[in-house]
Amino acid sequence: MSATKKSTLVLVAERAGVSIASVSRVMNGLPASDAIVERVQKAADELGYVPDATARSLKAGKTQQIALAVADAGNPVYVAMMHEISRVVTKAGYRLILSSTGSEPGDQIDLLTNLNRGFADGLVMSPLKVTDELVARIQASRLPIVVIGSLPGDVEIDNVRADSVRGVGLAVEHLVEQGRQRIAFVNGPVDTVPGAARLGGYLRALDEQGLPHNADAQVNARDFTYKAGLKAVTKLLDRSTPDSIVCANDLLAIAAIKVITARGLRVPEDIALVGMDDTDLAELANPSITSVNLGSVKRAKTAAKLLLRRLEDPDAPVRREVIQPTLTIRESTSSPARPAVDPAANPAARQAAGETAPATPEPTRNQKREPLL
Amino acid sequence: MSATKKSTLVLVAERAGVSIASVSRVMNGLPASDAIVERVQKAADELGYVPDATARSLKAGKTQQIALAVADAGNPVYVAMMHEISRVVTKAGYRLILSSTGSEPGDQIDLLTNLNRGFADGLVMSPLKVTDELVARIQASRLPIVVIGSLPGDVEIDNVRADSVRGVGLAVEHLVEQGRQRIAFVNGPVDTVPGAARLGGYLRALDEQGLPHNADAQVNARDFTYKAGLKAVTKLLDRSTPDSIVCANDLLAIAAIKVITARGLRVPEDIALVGMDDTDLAELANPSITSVNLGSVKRAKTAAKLLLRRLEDPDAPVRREVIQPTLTIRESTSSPARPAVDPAANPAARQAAGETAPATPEPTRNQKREPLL
DNA sequence: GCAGAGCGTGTAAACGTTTACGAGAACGTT
DNA sequence: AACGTTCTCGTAAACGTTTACACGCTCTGC
Repeated sequence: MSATKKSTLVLVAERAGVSIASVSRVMNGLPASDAIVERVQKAADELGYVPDATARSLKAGKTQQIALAVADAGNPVYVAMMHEISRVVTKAGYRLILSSTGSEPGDQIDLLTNLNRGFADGLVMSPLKVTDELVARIQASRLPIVVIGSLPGDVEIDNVRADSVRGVGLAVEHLVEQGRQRIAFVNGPVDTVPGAARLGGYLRALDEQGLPHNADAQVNARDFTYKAGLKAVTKLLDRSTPDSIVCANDLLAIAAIKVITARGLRVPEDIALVGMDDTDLAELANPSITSVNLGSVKRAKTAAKLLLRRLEDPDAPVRREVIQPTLTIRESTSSPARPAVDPAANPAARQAAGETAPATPEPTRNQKREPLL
Repeated sequence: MSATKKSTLVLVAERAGVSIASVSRVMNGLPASDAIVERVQKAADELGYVPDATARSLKAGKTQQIALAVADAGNPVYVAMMHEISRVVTKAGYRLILSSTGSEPGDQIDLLTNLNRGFADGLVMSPLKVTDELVARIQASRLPIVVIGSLPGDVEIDNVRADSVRGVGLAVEHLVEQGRQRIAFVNGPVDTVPGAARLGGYLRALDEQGLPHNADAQVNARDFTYKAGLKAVTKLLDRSTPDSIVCANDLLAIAAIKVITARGLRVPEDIALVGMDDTDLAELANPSITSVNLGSVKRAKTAAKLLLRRLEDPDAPVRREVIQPTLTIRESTSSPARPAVDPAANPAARQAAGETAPATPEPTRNQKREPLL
């Protein structure tokens, strides 16, 4: 630890024989005579001077930092979103602060008061549960906040969400096209935003396909994890015999594969499987999992850009974006004969966007309409 | 965006009719008369005052922020480490800044100069490749840095590493105990720190077990990813017929499962499989993967604690820790009859620590000895 | 030769805290 | 009643920048 003493503007100014203002100007590329520039450069180099970020922040009133709050940090979909946000904000010259909060709204509210300390210029958050108080606190925040995920009603908060209802619709339609009729649903907790939305989508899709609701074919895992998925799928198969399952995320789908194969059944021959989120896991699983791509990366990118936009224009109109889902078809719903695995080209994995017949009365293309749930 | 104007010490002081020093004292719980405390509390509450983090940082010379630099952000093992570090430093009152750098030493060096701007109080980094210049820059840094991963020779840098050599040894020993003789090795790039160490461990383990080296049984993936793994394993199986494979991480092992089953072979009956890192993926895979636990979470935790320790005592002696590996045995090396999957208790997954007969001449318990590679 | 413009540079204030210091009040001791 | 001690509180300086302002110089144009 050869701690070379920290050098400041003053030290550089003394060594160069100029004022601190001149040093500052040179460091920031503001106009200065060649003679001064040269002397300051030299002195700064010799001292290894780099301007202090904290002092700069205090003066400027900007930290060049953005905070990211995710509730369920174990879920790969949030990891992917985090990376994307990191990419976008880094490119714009911001640092990313990771604030993994608990899943309860209280934790997020704590974070919001903390935010007022001004350690970041803005916040991207993806709350699992949304309460009125949380919404109120977000609106009352002095700093710009972008929310990933659905918000109730018409609150004026920059926000970008997935169309989960349509997403589950894509999954069910696809299964029906494959000739499946007894379509079960493994959900996470329904008191979460995604849980509620996905349940709504499932019921609506059944209606649209003219399929009956069957309480035995629905089960809610305690949370969106693999472990909870094992329990839930076991329970499901103990009480019903579906020919296919839609899982509310890829972790649950992987758990389903595990339970199904352990019972000597085959995927997709005996039970076809669709996951959601289209994370890396869906590709890695064996068999690979057909998954609803809810545009997580795109949502993350959009959210980051919305925040950057608001940072440079605080008075911009509130934007509320909806990202349309697509379906990535893989082995878990493909024809019985599994294709040989060739790393160069996996013919089973392709993007099937809104190609399937639209089942909703109104087209889902209008990104500006109100949240469906 | 109901931007309540930002309130400062001065405003609170005016409203309370006291000096700013008194406000500061009350906010920090320093001794003050009851009357003053009450008036300040009231004024602060009414104004919704929270002290500004930036100003505080400038005055204190501490940001209460710690930076984390990981090269390979896609690898689940780094995600797990990140979460652990986040946990530890958050509990200690620090915020975590995520700096995903590229894998090249140049990127990390950029980060180091940036660090000198003082946006964080310290850094935890896990470089994939280590050059002399990088080491020099780390040593010259004004801020404390803890390195996760092996460093050359005896450089005086706080550091915590895994004993990869022993780790691969555990894997090979286990396979031999299961009666496997033709043990192949799927590695990542050997010009990386972990790649080099794991190759060394493999060769050494073969020697210790009296098994022949066989160039056809070794293959290096282009990087430590699933995709590269598919290619590498395909190549391996095209030119040799191992009865077991050690994979340098879990992603490569999952790729191996895919390729093996696609060829109509079974895991573990035809080819047994051992992964490394013991990430969630090993548990999720089907069959689940026996994996060498290189103590990633413990390494992360130790690194974070080392940094916190140095932050409070800059003159503490340099510490260089080695975390001992363990082996988590799962289905991919278990007896042919796969156990039924019961979420409540998975009998195949258990921790097998150093229980296997030690094969190294010297016991591996001494954590202070020089790096093996 | 001088007013005005234009440029380069320095002085000093400001960002919002923390804290050393000193002034005064309150209290106890002789 | 005088003195020392302790306690409370306010004044002001400091952290390392950026930048408004003013000053002095050179240059142009009459």
